[in-house]
Amino acid sequence: MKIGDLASRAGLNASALRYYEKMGLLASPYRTGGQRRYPGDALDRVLLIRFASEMGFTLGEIKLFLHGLRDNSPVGPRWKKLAHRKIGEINDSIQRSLRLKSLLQHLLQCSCASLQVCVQRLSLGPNLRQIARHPK
Amino acid sequence: MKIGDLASRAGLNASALRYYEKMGLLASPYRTGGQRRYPGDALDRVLLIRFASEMGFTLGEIKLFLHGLRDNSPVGPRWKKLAHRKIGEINDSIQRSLRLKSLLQHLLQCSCASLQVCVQRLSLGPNLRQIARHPK
DNA sequence: CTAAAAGTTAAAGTCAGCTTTAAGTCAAGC
DNA sequence: GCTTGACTTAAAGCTGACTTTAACTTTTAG
Repeated sequence: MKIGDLASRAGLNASALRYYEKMGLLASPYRTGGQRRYPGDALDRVLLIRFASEMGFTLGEIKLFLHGLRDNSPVGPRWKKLAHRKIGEINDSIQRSLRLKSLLQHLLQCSCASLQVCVQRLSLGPNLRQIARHPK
Repeated sequence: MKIGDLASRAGLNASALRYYEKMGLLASPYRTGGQRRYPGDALDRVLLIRFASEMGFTLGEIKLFLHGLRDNSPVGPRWKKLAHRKIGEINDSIQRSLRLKSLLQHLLQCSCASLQVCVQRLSLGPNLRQIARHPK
């Protein structure tokens, strides 16, 4: 399979595949006249990378858990640990989002004389501080 | 107030304040010997910017709704429109996070022979596609 | 008066995850 | 055999919100 084929099957640009290779997520494949020729199972690997990436893992994390992963190894403890951590991060993110949302909804309904006053009031409460603790 | 004082009171670096000024979010203040001297109410303005930034607005959006905002104007329709849009984005983000979370939880529990197999199965379902539609 | 602390500027650097560009090489169809 | 499209590389560019650096000036404390 040429890089363009693999890319279109995986739903990525060829440049992304080269980037993954450079970053150590994808092995350097056999080459014909300098051009990459991928075996059929490369698609699985790329889809797995894409999947993990869409799950919110960074490429660094993906590299970490792909390293040492053999073709038919079961979902291992290394992976589970990462998954647990990521679930925690997702929960935090959801909590922050919910706080932001309720603050915005308050601002839409409130009867403060001005945005300045309204925000000042909120700032005195615990809300800003709670949000500020997880800046992003 | 010198820039360092304002910065420490607002919980930012001085460089961030200069950056806000360059980006048009903060007016260029009176200067003594080339150095910025801020009036007391500059703190309110900066806190408002910081607040909005923590609410998930980009500096571009904040500039948009600060422009035309007078000191004691009420929370206006321009602001409300932005807030509604942002609430929608937050909802989308929460939905995606919840999907990611349940997928991760499935992976932790499932009895697929390998990560490859498990992910392949999931990929055939609607989940990956739903996530993929909102990449990031 | 002097030394250190804090201020000034423009420009470059940072992070991630790629994409784009430039200049060139290879492969496939006619 | 020639054109065209796909491929190759290294390096630069992109986004956003800043920070850092370098070289310099001003203010402040002792």
